Amino acid sequence: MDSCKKGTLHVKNYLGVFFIMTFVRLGYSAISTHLKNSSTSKTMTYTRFLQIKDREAAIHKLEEISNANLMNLLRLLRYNVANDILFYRISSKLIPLADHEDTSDWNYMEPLKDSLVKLQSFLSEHPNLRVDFHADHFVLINSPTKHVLINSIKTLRMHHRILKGLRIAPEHRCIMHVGGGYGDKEKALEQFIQNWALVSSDLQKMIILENDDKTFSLLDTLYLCEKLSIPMVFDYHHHLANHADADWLKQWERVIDTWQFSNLPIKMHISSPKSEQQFRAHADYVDIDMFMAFLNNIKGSVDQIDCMIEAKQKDEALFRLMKDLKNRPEIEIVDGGSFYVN
DNA sequence: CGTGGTCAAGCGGTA
DNA sequence: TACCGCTTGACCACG
Repeated sequence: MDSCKKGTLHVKNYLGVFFIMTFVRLGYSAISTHLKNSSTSKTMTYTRFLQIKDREAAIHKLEEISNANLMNLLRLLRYNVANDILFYRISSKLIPLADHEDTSDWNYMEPLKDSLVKLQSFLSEHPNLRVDFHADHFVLINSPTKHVLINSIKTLRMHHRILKGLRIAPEHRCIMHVGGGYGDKEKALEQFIQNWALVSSDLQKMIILENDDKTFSLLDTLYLCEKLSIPMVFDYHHHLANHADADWLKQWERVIDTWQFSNLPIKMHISSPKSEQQFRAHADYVDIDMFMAFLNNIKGSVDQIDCMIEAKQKDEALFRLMKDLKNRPEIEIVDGGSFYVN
């Protein structure tokens, strides 16, 4: 799918003066608070799996759940398009037990073919839709433990298979964190570089990295991204929670540069702290002042940026943010999910 | 029907 | 070394 090419510069003629504006799209992840019974993460735990005596029946149940998840994914994508939301993070729990050692003989993609064809068809009709994944926090490239690394690669392979199954070019579609600190951050960063060489190049190309809220800061993550040519996703909330130097703007050009070889627009994460006491936890909604402070700093630096909202109230947080943005003089609303910053 | 406990993963902190 | 908390959404047993 040839989607999300970087647009041309959005230049506006205003009283004979040219201003470069930044086009912003908002997105949300996995769940809609409005669309009822639309879970894409229905699951079966391994304990439940073992309780079903007939193994064939248990596998069949897994396939039913996976297909139901994919059909709800289609419903959600339709809902998103109807609401002008063209940026969406797909759940990593679409296929329960896909990577479990006890189901390694199960070809989980085969029974999903019909569902995948329906999704392919919808996605091909909407080439501007940007969808991606966020690997779970136990997917750890820099683990010093062999089986953790092997399981992580296995899980990344599943993400890659799903993207291929959806006929989406897998490049830069899967975000993840650097990993654990293991008591020595510098060593853990070098371990990432060591282990990176063990990851096949098609999986490498799928991955983008995000600064985290406890261990690997903007500077740490940039170090890896520049060294290994990985696009970096800046998480503003994580940066506030974890930094050696608070001044992120100094590094902004470097962040932009990590995307220079990508076909996708630069993206970032936006969320607000739940409270001063629970600073790292995500609030229900995004604080408009915090977001505007960010936008006013970066406007004009890129022609387009996609902002993933990580708020508890999901799509409702997106709608509320769009409503708040309407009152800001520097914002020019385009539709239900995108706007220009002047 | 609502709710607290359980599941799954691995890190991080404490004793 | 051993345990508990953290995180996430789903699901189950209980009342």
